[in-house]
Amino acid sequence: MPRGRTSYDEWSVGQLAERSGISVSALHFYEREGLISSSRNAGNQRRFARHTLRRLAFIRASQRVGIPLATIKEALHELPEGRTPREADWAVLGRRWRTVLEQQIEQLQRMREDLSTCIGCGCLSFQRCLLVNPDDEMAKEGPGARRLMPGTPRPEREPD
Amino acid sequence: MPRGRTSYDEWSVGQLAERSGISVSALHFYEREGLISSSRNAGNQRRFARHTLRRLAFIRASQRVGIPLATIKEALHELPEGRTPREADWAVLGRRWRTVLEQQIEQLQRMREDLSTCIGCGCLSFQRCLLVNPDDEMAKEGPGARRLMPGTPRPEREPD
DNA sequence: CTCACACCTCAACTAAGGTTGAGGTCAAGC
DNA sequence: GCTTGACCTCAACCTTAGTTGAGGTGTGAG
Repeated sequence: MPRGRTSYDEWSVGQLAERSGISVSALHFYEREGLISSSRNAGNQRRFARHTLRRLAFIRASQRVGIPLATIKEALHELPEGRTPREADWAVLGRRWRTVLEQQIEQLQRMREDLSTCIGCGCLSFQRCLLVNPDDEMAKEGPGARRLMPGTPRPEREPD
Repeated sequence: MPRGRTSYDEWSVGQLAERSGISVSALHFYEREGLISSSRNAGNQRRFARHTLRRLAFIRASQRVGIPLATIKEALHELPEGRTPREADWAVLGRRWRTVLEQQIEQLQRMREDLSTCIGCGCLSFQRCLLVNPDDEMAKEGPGARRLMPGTPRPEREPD
């Protein structure tokens, strides 16, 4: 039983949930987070424009690529404000995700190599293992490993 | 200034943090979670066996592969209890992670393909997009896609 | 008119992987 | 003998991506 007050171009949150397969609570959440928007009818109920479905498709697809919502939001805010986005607008974002995906693939492939010469052989060396010690600060200050992780500036004396 | 009470084989949590680059709070956390263990000295301070460093190397390397701590913990519990693990013991686990990595790479490569024919071209179609609609329930009961996500039961019409 | 169901808001809870802070102990150095 | 620094515990907080529940409103059908 459609609640009847919705037209071809205005969907209730329940209808949008039904059509997108995304839960009502997630749609509320996406609106709160600024990924989608809605107007309200006389009874304060949300009414979504039909093109919202396309945004949701983009959100879901992006999440599957591993993009965090905050980044998806930024990308969506690059879409034109005044008009409904065209295929070309979406394609720009799609190419960006493709680049991200390719970098991820390359990183995993490098890790697969590292794994072969690291845990794979059982050595698990702090000096040599690229997985454990990506920076490879090996042998800089006498014997013993220094750091496991990249980007940590100093031994972080933990002022505990 | 090493606090002096530690021997070659027994490290304080601070020394372990220093050598591994893992924060003291994370080491506490790993111990609480059962990934590493320690004994205590007379003053109730933790003393870690030297081989703990190797477990930490394994933990860090596994995390970089994307394995959750709970799974890493299970793997660590498969190591022999009585003796210090040998290279061969670690290698067994390493081969398992390699399989995981390869599956991840394959999945990302599939997604890259899907992206090319989906957002990449700008269509973002709920009917055709494998990223948006991985199950592809397309054309089962008349025109239109059914669901965005897997596992949700009812079909729906798709006027976009 | 009443029922039921869709909708509303707001707060609290979930999971993972920790971090931060309060309050207290222990041992070394001056 | 006091201070300092490393250590201890426990509880609360952080982020991400939402879910769950309480309590209240709206609306179409019978």
